[in-house]
Amino acid sequence: VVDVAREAGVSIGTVSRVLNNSPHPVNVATRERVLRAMATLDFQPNALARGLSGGRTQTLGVVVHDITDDYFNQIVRGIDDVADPAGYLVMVLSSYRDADKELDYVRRLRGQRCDGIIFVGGGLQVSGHAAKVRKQLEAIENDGGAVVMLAPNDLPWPSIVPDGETGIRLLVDHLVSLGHHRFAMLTGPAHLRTSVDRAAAFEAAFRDHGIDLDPDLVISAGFDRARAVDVLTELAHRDLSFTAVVCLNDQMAVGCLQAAKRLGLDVPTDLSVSGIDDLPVTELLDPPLTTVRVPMRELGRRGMQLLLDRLERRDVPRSATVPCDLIVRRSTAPPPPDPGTRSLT
Amino acid sequence: VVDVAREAGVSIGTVSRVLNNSPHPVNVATRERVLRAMATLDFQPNALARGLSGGRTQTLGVVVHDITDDYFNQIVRGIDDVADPAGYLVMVLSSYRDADKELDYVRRLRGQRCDGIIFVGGGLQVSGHAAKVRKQLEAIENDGGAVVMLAPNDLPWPSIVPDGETGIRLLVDHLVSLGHHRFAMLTGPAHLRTSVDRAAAFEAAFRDHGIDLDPDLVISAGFDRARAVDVLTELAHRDLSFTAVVCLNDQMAVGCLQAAKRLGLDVPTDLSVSGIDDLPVTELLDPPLTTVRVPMRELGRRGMQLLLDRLERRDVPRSATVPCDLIVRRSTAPPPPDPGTRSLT
DNA sequence: CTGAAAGCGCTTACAG
DNA sequence: CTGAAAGCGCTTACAG
Repeated sequence: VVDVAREAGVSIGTVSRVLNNSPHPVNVATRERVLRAMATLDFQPNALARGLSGGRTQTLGVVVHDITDDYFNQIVRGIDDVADPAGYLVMVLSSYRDADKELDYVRRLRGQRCDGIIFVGGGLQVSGHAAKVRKQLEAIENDGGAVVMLAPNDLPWPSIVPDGETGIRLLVDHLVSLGHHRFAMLTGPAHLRTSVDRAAAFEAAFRDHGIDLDPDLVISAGFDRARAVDVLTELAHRDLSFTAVVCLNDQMAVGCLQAAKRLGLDVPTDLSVSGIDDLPVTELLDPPLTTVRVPMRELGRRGMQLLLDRLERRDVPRSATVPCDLIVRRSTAPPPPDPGTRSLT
Repeated sequence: VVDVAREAGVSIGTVSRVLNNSPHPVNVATRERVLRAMATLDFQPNALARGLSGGRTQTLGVVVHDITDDYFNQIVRGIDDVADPAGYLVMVLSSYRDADKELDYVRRLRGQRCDGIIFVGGGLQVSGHAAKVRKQLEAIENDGGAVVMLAPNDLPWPSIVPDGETGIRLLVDHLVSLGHHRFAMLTGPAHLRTSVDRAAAFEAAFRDHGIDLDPDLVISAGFDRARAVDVLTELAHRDLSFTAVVCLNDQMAVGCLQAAKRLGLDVPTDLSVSGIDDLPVTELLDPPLTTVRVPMRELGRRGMQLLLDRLERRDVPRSATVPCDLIVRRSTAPPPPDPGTRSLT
């Protein structure tokens, strides 16, 4: 600012006032001169200094599990959709589901004096972790930062989460009405809240149809495609009594499609496969995947809007959900008339 | 620091010295006391203040085209692989190929006083744009920031770029040796350097085999999957003389696979399809895609390493490349014996 | 409407 | 080895 002040022949206070469009009155001619000086010097204010002297940093922190995962980068895209016009720069941090790393990131975000934090990760059910993260986030709020959550977890901040339950119920209705009654289920990491919640929703929905899952047919594949290939292959060789496999995310469903192909099982004729999320890739597959659609980008947009509301101290609901629809594609069909005759290659 | 200083009963200067592991000597007992005080207070230094008072910000800016594009998020992952252990926080900005937006981001990154910038985007051949970006980046370097490039463009900074040419030559050899001699080519946006370079490499490789591309069979689909579906469909109805379509990126190749399926053309029996990049999705497709592999994550790692070298004022080469291999999967095969008999559904 | 001055939370010569 | 003090580039009461 000092250069600009000299160039325009005014004090640095005045420069700062026009820079910030401050409510403090500035003579229009003076303002003009300052603006011109800023343009000639291609002046770019030091964001650190601005942030330090009481102002906002116009900076946001977003904590996710994995930026290469379409689930998360679609959410980030949605956040971007509204953060960018609002003038915020976004810092995305991937914990890769490591609790220590996640905690460390939140701590550093505190040091960065971000105006706000969008917590999309979390749900890591590691003993003591939630409490530690909570302490850091509270410290951030005490320093004037706002925090919101975009995933189910045990933290007491305003949140928007996908309403997976309704979609899962629709999916189960769909499968049962096709005639399936013996299911396998592929779950995610045991310590992940998302996996636990989705599994519970499936179990409740099945129970409503008088179906109990056989514990032997409920197996974790860690939300991972490659592991799902192995898990389904191994399971099919051991016990092929099930006619549909429900996966708690799309990645694993993709793995099941691959495994079925290798096993010589036709999807959906011999086996129905379903996922959750509706990643962009699912409609490119053969067959396209029946899944529960989580509107990721929309979730991101709404989350950022919520953060904006909090930053501007508007009242916000403690929690809200975005609806998840059932998307029926071609990976589900009635079970084969005589499942016992299916054989593997 | 003032709280820590009080708690430990020392001056703030001393606190700062142990915080920074400064070369300035500190009595080991005093250091111990300070460390303990920091722990009890859960002290997190203000990064803005540190950055402002001459220190580094431990912050990096990465400019990409689109974070939801696997090409870019794999690169970001690679950057993360080495930036994180080195203690840098990464700010990823997506221009969505908008030159003004890209320029604005670079300008704001300047304001943030990032220690370094990794420019993965760019290559936007918009009149005057390169010069403006260059001016901003020069300003950043003048303020002590380091800049590196991870994509071909007209900017004079140390760079690492994929050596697409070699891979493309291998691909053309492969196709020609299968017996193809009439090709269609799907290109990207005309103003994108990446597209222009790849097209030139193909043309050179074809020429070496005495093949000239028919300009009517060279069409832009903007690097976009959905547009590739339309473009190939339209083209096939107009002129089905070609037996192989080479796409300048994988996204468009995926679109071609979809279009071929709808047109009733079997890939690879009726038509060979190839891409470039080797996105994670390509091996999940039906058929899996023959493509030129750009080692994206490796590119990110090497780029970040290069930046680290520059930050520590080591000598670095002005430019380097990462090799790109040909990955032959099942979307390419000899042309049909009598291409004229192929018909569309 | 304009300017001079204090202060944000650190780092780093400079004295001792 | 330790501390007091200047300074980083801004913002914002406070005077005028």
